[in-house]
Amino acid sequence: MPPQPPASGTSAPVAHLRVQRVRPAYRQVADELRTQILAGALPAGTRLPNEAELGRAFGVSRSTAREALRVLSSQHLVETLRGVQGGTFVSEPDPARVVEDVGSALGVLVMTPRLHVSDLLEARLLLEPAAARLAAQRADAETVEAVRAAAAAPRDDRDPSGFVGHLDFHTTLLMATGNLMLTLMGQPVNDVLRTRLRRAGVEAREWDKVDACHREIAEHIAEGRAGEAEEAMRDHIVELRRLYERDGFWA
Amino acid sequence: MPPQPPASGTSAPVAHLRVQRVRPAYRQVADELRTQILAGALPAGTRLPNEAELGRAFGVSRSTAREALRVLSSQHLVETLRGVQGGTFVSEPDPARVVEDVGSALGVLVMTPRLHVSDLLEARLLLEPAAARLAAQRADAETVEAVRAAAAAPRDDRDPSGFVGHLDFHTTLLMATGNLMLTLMGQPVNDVLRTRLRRAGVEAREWDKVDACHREIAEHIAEGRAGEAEEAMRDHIVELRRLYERDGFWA
DNA sequence: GTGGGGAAAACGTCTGACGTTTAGCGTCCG
DNA sequence: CGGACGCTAAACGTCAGACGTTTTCCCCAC
Repeated sequence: MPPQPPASGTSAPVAHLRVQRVRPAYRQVADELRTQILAGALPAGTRLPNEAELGRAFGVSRSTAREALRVLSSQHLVETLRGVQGGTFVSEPDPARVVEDVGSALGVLVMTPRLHVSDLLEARLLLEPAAARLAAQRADAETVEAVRAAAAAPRDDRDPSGFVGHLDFHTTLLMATGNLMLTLMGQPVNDVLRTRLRRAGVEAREWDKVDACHREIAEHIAEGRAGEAEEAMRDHIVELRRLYERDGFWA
Repeated sequence: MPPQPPASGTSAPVAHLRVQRVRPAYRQVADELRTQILAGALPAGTRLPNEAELGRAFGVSRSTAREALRVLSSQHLVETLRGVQGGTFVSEPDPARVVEDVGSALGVLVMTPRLHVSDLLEARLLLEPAAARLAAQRADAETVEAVRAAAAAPRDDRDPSGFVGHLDFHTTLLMATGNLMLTLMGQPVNDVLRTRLRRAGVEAREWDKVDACHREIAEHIAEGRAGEAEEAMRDHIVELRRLYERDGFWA
């Protein structure tokens, strides 16, 4: 909310209701298109009319139509290509994009007093052990191999997620549950935590310990030992929390 | 991704990498401003220069600056007001906005084969019992009263979340944990589920049962019986899952 | 057959103008 | 003296038209 006007003279009755008298045209157009996309009337891949035609269709100018498209495109509902055969297309839903957006939003919230890093750590403590259990119960051979690979992958000190195809262990584990929702909830948290921990003074010896934990958990999962996997992951997260609390909190 | 051009003649090598040669100016401006906002250089409430000046500052026209602002505003990073004393202001981070956005994104994903309603139900089964436990451990008198009120609130058949101040029981419970992150993860799931269940044929007798569960859980929380609260919530969610599986899945 | 050079379609950007909203202030009348 | 009315100015909202840029496709020359 924008800054309240400095409480000028007259007592504002209850709450400064700042209603928007009329929604701007670009907003109306964007809302209408969004509704149609969400309702499935415009399936992914559909090519919208070009900007000039779109404007005519809604009775607005091309500039206004363009602003509406910018809104939708920044919400990843459409994307725009240039050149002949270019145009605006309805996007395929993309979980990775959602993870990114949520992570970004969390990054903003975590700077406020409303959301504390300890809240993220608590959520993680709730999520990841359960994920480890599910992964142990469900992972097929290929998934097990991916988890093992992630646990064994060499750690790059400077740039996390450096090599192509090298995913973070925790990310891999969330995906190994086969439940995309768990990834969607857990991954943004991990991303924020990793960002905050970056270049906190953590010694190599401690990273070795972390890697050992990862390998142990991976083995539990490979052998289908759900209970042990869950317990080991809980210990691991608790240990990590200690690290974060020491170095990362107000970094 | 836009529809692949229909595999014309030549075999595309590995993956149709559609790189963006140059990022449009409006995108560069938006990215630059976003960076500054996220870095804290432009605290919430800051008033940006007017559109014309902003354009001059970046060496672009006012239209381009406007498109950049539309991008940021649709991401809830800024908001614009009209009139004298109007302008573009850096937004206060708003958890409710985040919940909305995530819910909307989930609504899209849940239409794909990647994310199934059963995944949401599983995530909920993981989250809410734990939330009930935490609430029982932590809730102060005021919070307990809110939870009781939410459990006792009359159910409006037609419009859920009808009365002002009447929040859904599950929402209230998530907030009662005192951990905003749990609300951020759980609430969008609940929103999507509620949307899908709407006007599925659920009988009044079943709703009565649901309400009874809610009251029981509320009492456990009021009395600080963490284990019982968790267990009761688990049973409740399992029961609800049966409801969803019967009526809501492909509604 | 093959390579290169238009041509065309669509987005990207600019310019300038005018409409619309809203807070604030001055004026006028009671 | 005070309050209501109405004007003004700042900023966003919208429009119209023009031109540049990117990219694909196709035709033509070699």
